[in-house]
Amino acid sequence: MNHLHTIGEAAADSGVSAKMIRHYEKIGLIGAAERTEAGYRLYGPAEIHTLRFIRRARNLGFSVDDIGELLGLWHDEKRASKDVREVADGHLGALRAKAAEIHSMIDALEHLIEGCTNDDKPDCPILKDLSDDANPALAKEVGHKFGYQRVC
Amino acid sequence: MNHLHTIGEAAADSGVSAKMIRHYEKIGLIGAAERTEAGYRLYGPAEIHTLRFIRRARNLGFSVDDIGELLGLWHDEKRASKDVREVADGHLGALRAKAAEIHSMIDALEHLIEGCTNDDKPDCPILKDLSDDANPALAKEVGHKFGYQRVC
DNA sequence: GATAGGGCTTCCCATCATGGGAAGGTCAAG
DNA sequence: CTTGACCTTCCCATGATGGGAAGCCCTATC
Repeated sequence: MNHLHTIGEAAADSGVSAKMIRHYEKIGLIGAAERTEAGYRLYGPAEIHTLRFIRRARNLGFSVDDIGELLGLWHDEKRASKDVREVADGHLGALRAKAAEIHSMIDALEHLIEGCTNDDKPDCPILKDLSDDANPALAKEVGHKFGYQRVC
Repeated sequence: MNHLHTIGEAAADSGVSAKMIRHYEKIGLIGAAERTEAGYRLYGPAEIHTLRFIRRARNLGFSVDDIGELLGLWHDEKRASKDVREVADGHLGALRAKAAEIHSMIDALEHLIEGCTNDDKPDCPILKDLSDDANPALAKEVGHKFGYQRVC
């Protein structure tokens, strides 16, 4: 009666892979699914709606931790919009920082590439600069710390 | 006579952590270091120069695989600069793709945040859009695939 | 009714670069 | 001779995701 779906159907309907659905359940991002007698997971419309929410948030680059917070706020009738805003702002700041980092790499790399003759001769400013201990352009701390895949 | 350094000194001199120096040796990015009778690794100027090369390339976001290629070319007197250029261009393309991806996330997120009143009321367009199955803006495939930490 | 196949289950492993920490050996200074 | 700083190796964690194996379940076909 109440259209329940297997994990494969839920995956197809939500855009979240079956593998990730199980993973999200294991880490507690979503609750344990109902099961058939044989142990198959079952998903109703509400669960699939949640999975879609998760996929969209992931598309925006939110970490699973952030998404946990967003889901909590989503289900909280008494939430304050500023709490949602705070999560979003935090992530936006991280995205901007990462963009800045990548652009500084792009700029430096473009600069290196510029002088390369791109032929059969061995002389190459790219290698020269990479091996130049006195080169200040590449000495700066680019701080490749944060991010992992949260941003991808 | 020939100023050999322990791994800690090599780390301080090159900016590559001792942990990562051992790791690079294990995966074959650099050769096995000379050892004292007690088993301590020893590094001379040439090795430290290589470590600095590696650190600079990592600062530009090159993957360890790419750096392996660059090191090979660096030590190859008969290299063609176009081979170096190819590695650099490939990485530059990846950086640009990632920048584009992040900017599309930033744009979408800024758009969501825009309408948020940022107060104590529960109404929030961020959650509304994330939960809206019909929202096309967040449905697009953002392809968060490539990258891992290579770019960070 | 038996069998083939596709989907489901759990469990382990890999990615990629990096660090934390434990258990134990070495060395120089006090 | 002890202390503390350094070195060694080995294992584990991160973060999101997927691959693959071994085995169970269900349905359709012969």
